[in-house]
Amino acid sequence: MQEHYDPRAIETAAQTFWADTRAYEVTEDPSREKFYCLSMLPYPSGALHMGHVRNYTIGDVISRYQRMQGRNVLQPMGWDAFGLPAENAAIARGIPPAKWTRDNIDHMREQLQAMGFAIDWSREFATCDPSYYVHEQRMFVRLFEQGLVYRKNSVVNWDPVDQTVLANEQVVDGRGWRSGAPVKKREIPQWFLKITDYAQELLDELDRLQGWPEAVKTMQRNWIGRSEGLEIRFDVEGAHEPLSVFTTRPDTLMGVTFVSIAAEHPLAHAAARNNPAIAAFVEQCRHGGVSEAELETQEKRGIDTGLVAIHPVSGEKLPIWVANFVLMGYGTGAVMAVPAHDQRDWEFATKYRLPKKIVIADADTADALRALGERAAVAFDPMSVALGGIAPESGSDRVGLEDRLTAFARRIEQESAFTEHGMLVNSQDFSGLDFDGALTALAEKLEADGCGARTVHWRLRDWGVSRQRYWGCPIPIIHCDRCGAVPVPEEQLPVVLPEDVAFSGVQSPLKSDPQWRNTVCPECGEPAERETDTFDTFMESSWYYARYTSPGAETQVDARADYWLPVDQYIGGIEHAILHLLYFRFYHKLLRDAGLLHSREPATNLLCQGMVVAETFYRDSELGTRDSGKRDWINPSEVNVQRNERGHVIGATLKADGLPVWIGATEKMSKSKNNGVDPQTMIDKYGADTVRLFSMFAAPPEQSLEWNEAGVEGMARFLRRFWREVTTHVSQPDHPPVDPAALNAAQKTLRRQTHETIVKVGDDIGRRHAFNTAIAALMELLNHVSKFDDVSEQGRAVRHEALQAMVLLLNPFTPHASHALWQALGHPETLIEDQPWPKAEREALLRDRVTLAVQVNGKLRGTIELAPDASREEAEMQALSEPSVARAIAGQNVRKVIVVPGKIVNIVAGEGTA
RNA sequence: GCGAAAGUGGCGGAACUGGCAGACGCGCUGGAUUUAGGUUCCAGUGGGGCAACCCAUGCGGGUUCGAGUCCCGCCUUUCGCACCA
Repeated sequence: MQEHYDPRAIETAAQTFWADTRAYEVTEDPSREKFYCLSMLPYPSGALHMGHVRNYTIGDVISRYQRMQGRNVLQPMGWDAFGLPAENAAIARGIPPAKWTRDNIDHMREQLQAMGFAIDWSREFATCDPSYYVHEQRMFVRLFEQGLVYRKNSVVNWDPVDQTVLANEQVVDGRGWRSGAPVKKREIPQWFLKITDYAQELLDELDRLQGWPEAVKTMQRNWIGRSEGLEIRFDVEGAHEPLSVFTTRPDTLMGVTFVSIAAEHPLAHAAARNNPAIAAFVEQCRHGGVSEAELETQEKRGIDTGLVAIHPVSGEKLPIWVANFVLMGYGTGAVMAVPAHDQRDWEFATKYRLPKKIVIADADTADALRALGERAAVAFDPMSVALGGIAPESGSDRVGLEDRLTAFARRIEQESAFTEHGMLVNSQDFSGLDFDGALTALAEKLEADGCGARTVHWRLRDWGVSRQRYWGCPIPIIHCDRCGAVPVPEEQLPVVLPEDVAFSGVQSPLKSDPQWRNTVCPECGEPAERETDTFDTFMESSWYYARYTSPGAETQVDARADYWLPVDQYIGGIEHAILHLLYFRFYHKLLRDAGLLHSREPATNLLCQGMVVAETFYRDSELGTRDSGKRDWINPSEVNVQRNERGHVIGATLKADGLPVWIGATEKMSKSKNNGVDPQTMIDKYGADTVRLFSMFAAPPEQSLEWNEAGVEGMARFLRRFWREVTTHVSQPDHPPVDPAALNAAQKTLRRQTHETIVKVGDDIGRRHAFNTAIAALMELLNHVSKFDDVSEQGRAVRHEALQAMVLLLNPFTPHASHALWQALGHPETLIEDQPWPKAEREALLRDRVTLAVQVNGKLRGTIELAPDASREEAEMQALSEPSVARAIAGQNVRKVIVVPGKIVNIVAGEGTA
């Protein structure tokens, strides 16, 4: 074998072997347990980035580990090929999006292969293949026929200069990213999928997803946002239609002092018609983008419409305000405002000097009212602290009680709303009730009066799938003047996206291509037009996992899907915690309800990996004409970092000129900060195994990973040492098998360390996904092996056992090196995943002595060594006789001794006795 | 604004169920080997005192024999917010 570790040669050899033997192509085999390991498919942006490397290495480690457990492992790969960047690239370089995308795919496939991932490439596809998206179009047509698809107006970002719809990403500080023009909201008709029909199931099944991170499930629960409450109708003076609001706090109903509506609400439009000020305000609300973050962070503003709503219980007249923070897309587009008990209403009311009416008392106020007697709680009006006519039951502390009431009222008037549940006050017949009592009583009254009902409300909105873009899957609809929107008949699918187009970026080539657009209505045969919008790319990424199981199937998936699904391990970025993962779960249920699948959920275990970050370096732009704070970002590879004699970083210089550069924050790798590290450069320099090893070692998978080239060197060093250790070992004469009875103490120790490592690495990979500590354990074992210089027969036997275990345990991380070293250890060239995972022997794990820490009053004072089966009394006695312990307790009484077997002895000493 | 996470040596991180804080790696210091080396090997490395010991896991409280870990309150950073993928 090679004496020196030469990654290039061994990686090429291993990859050739895998390709020649089609090592990772799999088929369904009901006699074997399957394992479907899936990483989120990449967007083909041009080249692999470190986020991909990390994601796919995690998947590959798990796949290879599971295969070594004897499972039938499927690890597929494909391309999320539609999307906005292809259009941007097309504009910038004049290449059609399809060509740009396919060239990128070819390049990135090679890069993935160079990383040595155990992928079944026979199942590969790109989502821009008509043979893929035809099934998506068929599904859409089916859903249309089932009534799960509908069309309605919704708001988009409109660039008035470029005359185009902008994605939220393309709106920067309220302006179009290319034109720089202020963005406006615009309503256009769009297609929606009724995901809300599945809201309850999507919520309920989260409880069953034991293998998903709690954080993701919590975020999904909050996103779905089930809330129970009342829908309450307020009559509007002079209007035919009542104004509907939803509230989860019906107990505060008697504290409503006005009603807020969204600027897009029909009543707002009505009010704007005869009032220029309102019209101007509504028009102003159209400025800016549509993202929720933008809407929620803008300054709260409003205007009185002059319209009047009638309180359904008290009959009071309430002003109706247009408020820019009420969202038309959420609920009814109107909310009842209770400034005393809702913080946002409180702020709005304070700003516009609208009244606050206290109707909920905190515990202290409720106590004070009870002390003042039954009637006080009912009649108490905290705003005026009107206690006139109420005689206190015990007169002496009346003033004190009144002070407490006043303090509560003042707090709400001046500081903030009281938003907790409490006792109802100042609420007519409902005073004195608690939240639940008020909910029941009000629901009954409003239902009886026909102006309200209990209802369940969802935060989740239906999925808008229309995009006004070219590079996407065409929505299979034909618009006919007579028949309306008609789905494209099954036999005419797919509606193929023309790929050979000139793309300017201003208008979709679909709109400007009459030949493609014009067709005939499938129902009446008259001339009609195709829908020119395309699908949201989440449509493609919501079901790709199922297609991998059924390559070439005539239908969307076939019977093979039930063998492989659900996915056993899904891996991807935490940024997908809500949207993608919710659509993914939803689509699975659509496939199930179409009878194509028979499982409830698409994936049983989910791992969300953190992002890859790196240091940033910069210089201030000299001669900058505008902002003096402008920075030129410098790639980490062009910089030398200086340290002092203690290893502290004291500065950095540019390699090119030796002059200083500034050190910025450690941030996510990005083009804008120029801190990206190219995986290809790393592979060329160190080899794929080293890159894989570092990306698994530097941080646990869920955390962010800081790319640091010195750390990569460390991994290369480890592999070189390991290589050398095996090389040296195999150059020695043959040895007999390990004879446990014949081992000396040092041999026993190394053997124990080997078997402890087997236990730890298996647990770390299989159960904990703590790849970093698995690798650390293997490094420790290598340190033990290199210190073990026993060349006797049993010494060589024990070393062989250690090295052989290491080759197998390292295989998921460094499959190329393990492939070569397995042969070096005397095995023929085989697929190492067909070797069984090493098993720890119980007897090899036994210890002669165990170490216990001894504390006095919780502070470490020494350690003691004991037989593993020593009694509590022995441990206590030995601890007390330890000199450092005796010193620490001198002059004090031992009051208590706590012994935790195998771990610790804590002596509680002090004055007094036990 | 709302929702979800994370804060431990000079750095990345370890400590899994409340039980010896800092495994492993990087960096740094000293030494050895080598014609040379951005090679390899050996030793040391949280801070203070340089001894006994004291201090230390974002900040402030609390529970406990014992807290990085549990509870309460703050601060900072990151992710998501429905047209980026």
